[in-house]
Amino acid sequence: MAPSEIPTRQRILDAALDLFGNRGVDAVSLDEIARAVGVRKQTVLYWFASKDDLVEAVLGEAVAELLIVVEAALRAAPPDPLARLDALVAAVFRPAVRRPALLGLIGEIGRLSESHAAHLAGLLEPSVGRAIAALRSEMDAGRIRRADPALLAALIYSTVTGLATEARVLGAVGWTASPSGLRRLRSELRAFVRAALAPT
Amino acid sequence: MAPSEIPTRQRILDAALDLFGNRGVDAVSLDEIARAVGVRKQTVLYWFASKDDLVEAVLGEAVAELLIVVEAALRAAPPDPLARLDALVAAVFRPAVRRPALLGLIGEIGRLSESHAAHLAGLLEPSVGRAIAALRSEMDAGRIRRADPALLAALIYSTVTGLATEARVLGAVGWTASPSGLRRLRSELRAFVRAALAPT
DNA sequence: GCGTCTCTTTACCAGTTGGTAGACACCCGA
DNA sequence: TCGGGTGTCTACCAACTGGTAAAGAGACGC
Repeated sequence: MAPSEIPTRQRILDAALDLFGNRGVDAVSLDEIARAVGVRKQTVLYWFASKDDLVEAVLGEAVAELLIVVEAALRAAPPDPLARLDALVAAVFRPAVRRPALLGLIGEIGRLSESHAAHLAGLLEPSVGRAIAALRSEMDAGRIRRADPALLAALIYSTVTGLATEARVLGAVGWTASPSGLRRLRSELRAFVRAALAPT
Repeated sequence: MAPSEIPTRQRILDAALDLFGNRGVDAVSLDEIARAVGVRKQTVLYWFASKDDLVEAVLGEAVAELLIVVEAALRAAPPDPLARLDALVAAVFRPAVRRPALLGLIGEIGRLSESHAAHLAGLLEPSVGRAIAALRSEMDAGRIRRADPALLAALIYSTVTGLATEARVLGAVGWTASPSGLRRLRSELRAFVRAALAPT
């Protein structure tokens, strides 16, 4: 552990998150993760009893990390619903750019085993429930367009994360990841979501 | 070839599309594809010189299939831009429901090798270019909200396919895949995209 | 000095992977 | 009747997979 101050376990989690998120869980071997950390495969298996355990831990960390960022941004945001939406977009956007693997991994969830998916659903459930309740009350107050609040939440989610993760798609329409490109993308995303929710 | 009228090569492509789309390219072995077709792995390798070749062929077919459906729907749609959008949503939605692997595979593109991604970008380019041009001219005519047409196209894309593919996300908000659930989902998706594009 | 606890290692293993080599069966035109 | 395709097969292979067993290495209190 001497060469670095970060403990091995954490370094394994970090490396695994990047590799899993970028290339998919099944495409990454324990050997590869170990190599990235600078350690032998058996050290990985010392900290995580199996690859499955590692996947679960990585997913839990990724979700927790994202939830913390988002919840903090929402707590700091003004009460106006559209402004809160802007805050949400910005909060998801920052990690998406700085660490694309994080959202990539969230996107992986769909093809994981039932038990992993259920575990994650449990982690997400409180936040999702709160978001849906907030959307519903804003609808009742006439501040956003009336719609099915649960499906609306899913739509916002898929728009924001889908765009943030699929940089390839953006490349296909001539977008580049320069700082100005990022600003442009974020402002378009804001305008899009705002318009989609504005009361009729 | 006797037992079935569909030639082996096509049956391999079909099976591979389903498996790749549902579980990811790296997670599916040639043996598994062969088993699904009812043939030995070496027969797969007879028709496609390598797994990479097979991946390329499957992706090409998936993209072509989707483009045909979408282009046909758009040709049949009325000139009104929002109505055309409805047609687009419906066109993407149908295969997404009937054959979820198809869109799943498209979502896989992001993690493929550069050469595959470039190949697909080439296939998609004409349609994307046309879509962007159409959006721009509708903006000029004041029939949809003014925005960066290329990024707007990417946003629409990520909203529609993201939602259609991530059934797991929908499960997390209490949605179920019943016929009535599907109708509800499609109409919410329509309303969302319509609102996001409506002129201010 | 001695055991013990934590961490990382080397040495294996059985199963699976993508891929090669070559044989076998069948059909069809000469 | 024969020869050459065409398509599928059996038999292999080296490399890699996740995982087990057990042996150090170093720090710590005694």
